[in-house]
Amino acid sequence: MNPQQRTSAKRMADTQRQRLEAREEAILIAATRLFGESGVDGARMAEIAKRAAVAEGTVYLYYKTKHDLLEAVVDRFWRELTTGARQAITPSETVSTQLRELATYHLRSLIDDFKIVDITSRARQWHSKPSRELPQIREYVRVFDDIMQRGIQSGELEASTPIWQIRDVFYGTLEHSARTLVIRNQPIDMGVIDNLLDLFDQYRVVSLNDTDEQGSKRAVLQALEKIEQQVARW
Amino acid sequence: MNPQQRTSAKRMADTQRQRLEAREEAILIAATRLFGESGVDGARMAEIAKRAAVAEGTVYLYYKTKHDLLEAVVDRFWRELTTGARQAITPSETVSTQLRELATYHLRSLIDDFKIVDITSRARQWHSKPSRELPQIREYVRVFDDIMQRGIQSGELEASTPIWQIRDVFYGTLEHSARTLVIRNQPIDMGVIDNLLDLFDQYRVVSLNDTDEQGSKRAVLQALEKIEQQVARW
Amino acid sequence: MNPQQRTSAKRMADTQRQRLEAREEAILIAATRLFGESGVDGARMAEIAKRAAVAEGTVYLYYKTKHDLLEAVVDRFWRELTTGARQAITPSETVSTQLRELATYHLRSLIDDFKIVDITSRARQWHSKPSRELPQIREYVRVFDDIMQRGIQSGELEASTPIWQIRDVFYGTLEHSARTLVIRNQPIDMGVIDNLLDLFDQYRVVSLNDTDEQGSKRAVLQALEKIEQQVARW
Amino acid sequence: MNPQQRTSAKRMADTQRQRLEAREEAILIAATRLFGESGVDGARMAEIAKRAAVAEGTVYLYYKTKHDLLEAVVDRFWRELTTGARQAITPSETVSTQLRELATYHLRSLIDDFKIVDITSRARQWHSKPSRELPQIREYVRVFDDIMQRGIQSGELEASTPIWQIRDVFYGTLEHSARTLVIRNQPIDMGVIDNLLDLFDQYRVVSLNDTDEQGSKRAVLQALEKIEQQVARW
DNA sequence: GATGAATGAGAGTTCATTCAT
DNA sequence: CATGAATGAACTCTCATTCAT
Repeated sequence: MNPQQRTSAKRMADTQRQRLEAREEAILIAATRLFGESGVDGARMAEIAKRAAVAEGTVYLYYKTKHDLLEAVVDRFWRELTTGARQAITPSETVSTQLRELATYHLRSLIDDFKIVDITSRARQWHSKPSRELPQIREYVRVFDDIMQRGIQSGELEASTPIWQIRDVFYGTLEHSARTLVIRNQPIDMGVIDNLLDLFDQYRVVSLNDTDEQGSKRAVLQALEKIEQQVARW
Repeated sequence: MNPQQRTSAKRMADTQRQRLEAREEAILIAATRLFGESGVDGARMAEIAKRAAVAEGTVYLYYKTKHDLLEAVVDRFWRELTTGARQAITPSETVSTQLRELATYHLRSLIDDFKIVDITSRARQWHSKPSRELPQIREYVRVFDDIMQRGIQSGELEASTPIWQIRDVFYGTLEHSARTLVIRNQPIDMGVIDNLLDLFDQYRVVSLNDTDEQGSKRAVLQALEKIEQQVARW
Repeated sequence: MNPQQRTSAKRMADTQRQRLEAREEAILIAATRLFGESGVDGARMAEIAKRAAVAEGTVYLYYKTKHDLLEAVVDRFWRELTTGARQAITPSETVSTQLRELATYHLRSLIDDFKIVDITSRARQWHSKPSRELPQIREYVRVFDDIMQRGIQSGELEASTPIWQIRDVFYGTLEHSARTLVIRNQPIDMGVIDNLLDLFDQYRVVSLNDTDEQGSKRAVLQALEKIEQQVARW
Repeated sequence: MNPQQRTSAKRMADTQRQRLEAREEAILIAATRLFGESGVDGARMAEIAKRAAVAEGTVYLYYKTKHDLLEAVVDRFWRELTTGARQAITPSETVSTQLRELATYHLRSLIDDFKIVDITSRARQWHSKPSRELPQIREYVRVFDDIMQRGIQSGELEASTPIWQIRDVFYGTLEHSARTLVIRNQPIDMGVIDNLLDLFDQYRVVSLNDTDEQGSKRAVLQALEKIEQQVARW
């Protein structure tokens, strides 16, 4: 076999592999959509195959069972969410800004695909087996943790900030808000994020040196004004 | 027909009705448990009937379809949650205390039956129909809204408090925390509630007249101390 | 409830049970036929149900899986074969006569349903599990053993007769003959049985007192004649 | 084209053909084993291909369908059995010895591969078609017939010996014994063969000239002794 | 009203066979 | 010739729902 042929063969192998990956992707996308639309049990394998433009049996070449497919769908979703989140934040910015970026990205993603959250909990439990934590989700919440820890290290946040409790507030609020918005068929509302971030201000260390000097001063003044008012009632 | 007979007939009718209600209750309880254990699709009507100690066909005398049964289960759950919540709070107490009572009750209930939340979202959607808001849940969140509004009216809370946004924070955080605790098989953690309520302090109007005077003073002093520290860095 | 009603209810219960047994019987018969016609794997549950005039799901009320049904078919076949065999033989007759009766019955049964033998070996092995002896067949071969043992006890057969080896000859020959006859689509041939029983004559004790005196004498004379011929060649 | 090239081409063609035959052989062997292990329907073409170290599609280059492969397997088995049987017997020996040789060979082969018998009957019937006699088996039983006919021609056996009925006894007994031994997981038992051949003694012509003179005399004496005993009971 | 046997549409999955490479 | 990914018909089994008793 001469180099020419080898190259040709190699290119064909690449084409082949690309075709396989494209098919796998198509199946995954079709499954994600249909799971979202009809729920896991409501989605029929035949319909997934049809949407992915493959035969029914082909799906089983890539995923041994429906449950395997479900796990792949969930895995892919959270993996892509993690990738997207890391791209959405600007590490050089303040914690506040990064959290706003993350919150915006998260809320927008959930509104687009909020059913995946229900599906995720379906994937955690299959046939009465005990629930278990999914590693992809652990990876995803780490995006939040990283922002917070960088904030503590840079002195932007108080060292005593209870990260993992705030994390529940952060994700819990966004999920709940997303669900509310979707159910009411309302557009994304940044007010939710503003409000959420305001709550976190108390953990912020006010500093003249940070880039948000004006904000810090304003916060101090607001706090003083509030105290004045309250003391006035004494 | 003499009075004696009528009374007898009436008593029998009452007994009869009670039997019917007892049966309906048994079916509902059995369904709630099994839906929680196996999921809605995983739960078989035959098993529900068996646990309720009735025949399979009997279930259909009370609920026309499995979906009807599901709706009844969800309805009952949130109705009882509402009743329980109203009993759990003490309207004469401060907002803070009431929220703590509600949060504790809510978290405990979710940990016991957190799967009902997933089931609820399953009930919202049946056969690709669009999601819709369930009236029982509207009723339940009103418990929170009422506490907040009473707080505003009593001057305990600032009038500008964005109730419905805080509501998302409140329920969202508790739901998320409950899920985390259940998945990790951990016991209930009051720290979650402490942290959550701390976040809401900023909406609190400090007053010498309320029953939590000491707390108010302490809050003011803490705030001042914090400001001092930060000003010291200038 | 008065006796009249109880009787009525009891009779209804009996009717009900009879209907159930009739259905079970119908399914078993349909399965036996179709297994015979198409083989175990070739037979579709839908077709069995159709022939038994029940719905597909009904079959599964009586037999949990296709394998269960197969076992029931095999069990029934050998059970009925045993019953029929015991009825076919006349214990008061000579061993020779009883064996002839049994052989005739066996050969006739096998020709009618000889495929059940193949099916039986299919039932012995399911999904690569090791073969095992079926108790019903053990019971069936006991019919032969009993005849032989009674023959030994009555002095009709020599005590040293190797029963279990002859048993293999007896059943093996009949099975093989049945298969040959069926494959060639030939009618039952009693010559097979005559020849088989002749082979067993050597185990017979000749007695003046038994009912087959003439036969005994003839056997002796035949043996002597044969010896004469052979000695004549010396 | 010069001779050199032709030779080379021819040698390559031979190598090529050998490769093809080796492949065909490998497929056949793999199929035989798997059919034996899992049954015809239980054996998957993919597994056969895997064991034969060829691709799935390759099998279909040699055998158009699974049924074709089955027929080839059965054909090969009986052909090789016939070859082996003819090699196992010593035509110059007495009928008795030759039958012992054949019986031993047959029993041993069946114990090794007794499932092929079931498979054979599966091959006879495909999709409800009527059974038919396989020519390879006809060829195989001819080994027995030949021994017997040579025995008659040499005067060793009585001319009236009903060969085809004895044949059923011979093969039927051995098959049945083999199955019994395999099911009970017992080793080969020569007693089965001894007993079987004893039965055939009655067809033997006693001769002073054959190599088994002592045995003949003994047989006559035994027969006389037996007659004496029986006559003594008169 | 209560029962539970019966129903049958429909699900997930398998695998002999095909065919583009 | 050889490959193995792709096919899709056909299978067994499930279970919400019905209905005769």
